[in-house]
Amino acid sequence: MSEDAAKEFRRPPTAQAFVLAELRRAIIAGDFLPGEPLRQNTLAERFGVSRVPVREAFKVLESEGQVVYEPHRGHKVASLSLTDLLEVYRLRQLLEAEAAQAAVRNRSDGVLAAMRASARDVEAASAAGDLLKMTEANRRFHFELLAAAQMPRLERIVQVLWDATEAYRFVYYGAEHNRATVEREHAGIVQAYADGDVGLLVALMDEHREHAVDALRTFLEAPSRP
Amino acid sequence: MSEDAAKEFRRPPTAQAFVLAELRRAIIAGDFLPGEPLRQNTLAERFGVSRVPVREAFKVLESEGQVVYEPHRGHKVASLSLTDLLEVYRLRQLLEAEAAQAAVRNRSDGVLAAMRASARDVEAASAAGDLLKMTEANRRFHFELLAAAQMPRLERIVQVLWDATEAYRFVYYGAEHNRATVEREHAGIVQAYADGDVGLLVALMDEHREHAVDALRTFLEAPSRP
DNA sequence: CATTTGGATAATGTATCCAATATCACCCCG
DNA sequence: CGGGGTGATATTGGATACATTATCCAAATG
Repeated sequence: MSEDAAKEFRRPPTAQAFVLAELRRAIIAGDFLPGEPLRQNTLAERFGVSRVPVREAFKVLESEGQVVYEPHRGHKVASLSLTDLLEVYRLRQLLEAEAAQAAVRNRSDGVLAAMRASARDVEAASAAGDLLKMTEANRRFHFELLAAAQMPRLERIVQVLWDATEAYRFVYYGAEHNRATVEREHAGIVQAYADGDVGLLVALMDEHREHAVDALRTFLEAPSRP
Repeated sequence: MSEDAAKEFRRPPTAQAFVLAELRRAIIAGDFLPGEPLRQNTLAERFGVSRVPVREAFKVLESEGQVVYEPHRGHKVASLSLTDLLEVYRLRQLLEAEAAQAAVRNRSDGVLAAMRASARDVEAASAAGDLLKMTEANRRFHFELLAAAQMPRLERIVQVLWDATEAYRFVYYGAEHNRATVEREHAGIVQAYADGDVGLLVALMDEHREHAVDALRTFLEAPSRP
């Protein structure tokens, strides 16, 4: 018998986990407009569950800042102002610099290989014009490094910050020359990590982030945006 | 039908907010041992509510890292290892340095007065031997400065990190000479803020934190502790 | 004797029902 | 014509009932 197939017994995920994952995906994909109220009944029907798991998923998203909540008035999707975006990226700068140092301290070939593989996935998805896959691979790329830092709280915080702006990554990747920039910068980051050059690594990551912020700044400063 | 818990039942707008606040207080006060399972039924009875608001409060605490969760196995109180404690304080160091700089940039007399008032409250509670009030006033003191930074996400992150170690603050304050150290250091921090000396302010805050870590390190390194 | 298997028990997960609150259209009154 | 109450309705909050899953122990099996 093929034992590893049987060993990987996969239990059906709970409904709340399913709803949570779907809500995350929907928010990231922009299915809801910022500020749009999230009705428990509507979403429960849409997912084929009762309102209870929906409410519990709301609580998680609320404490992550993805949705805002007022008692007896319900939840609505949070909207990011330019100020919010700048704060998120500033915090990421601080935390990812720390993570980069720790990651270089416990540098491993496994992490390096995983980063290279994810970087290739980004390029492939970019070439194929699949922005969703590109954001996924891009996330994997960056969190390989963050996980290598072995600082679980830091990793979790950056995850939440990351998710808060995931919707804007589609915008950034929409332009071909932005995608080219991303791919080029990833290569530099991989090389700096391989060389164990912490100073360069942090500098390149800062630059990488700064390019995204600059592009999004003009987008968010455009009129008729919340 | 909980005794005094039921008395204040309707003070917060919703039961879940009440349960959440009570659970926070109980965890901080050490009513539960680390790793102890939190039974929904037990707590629902204790607070005089049904299991629904209890579960929603669990979801919030879970995403803050105060409790850990496994599907169909329930929630239990998270326990901090020494490594965890060091990570929390390292992250606070990074984030609070950033907050101090921003707070000095928008320095205001109102914040200064509030910090002085909270510092006095700390001293009064310390003199009275009321450790609970002392931790409350201490928290106010530090978050006056953090709020002045006008970075809501940073403030929220530090709040979560702060809460994760609140239980140990009782331990630290247990020794009289630690309390004296805290009061002295608060005075220095206030002065540095009043002078607008960012470098000194950050240095003093680092030192303040480091003293707590040193004291707790020996406590956590003692055998027979998780 | 170690292992496992079956079921009893207790806990969690979900659905449904009821209560409390906000929203809003409408009417009354100034 | 405008402002403020007032009830109908929709939505959220909470309680209860039911379903699913884990845990534990005892008996059967080798």
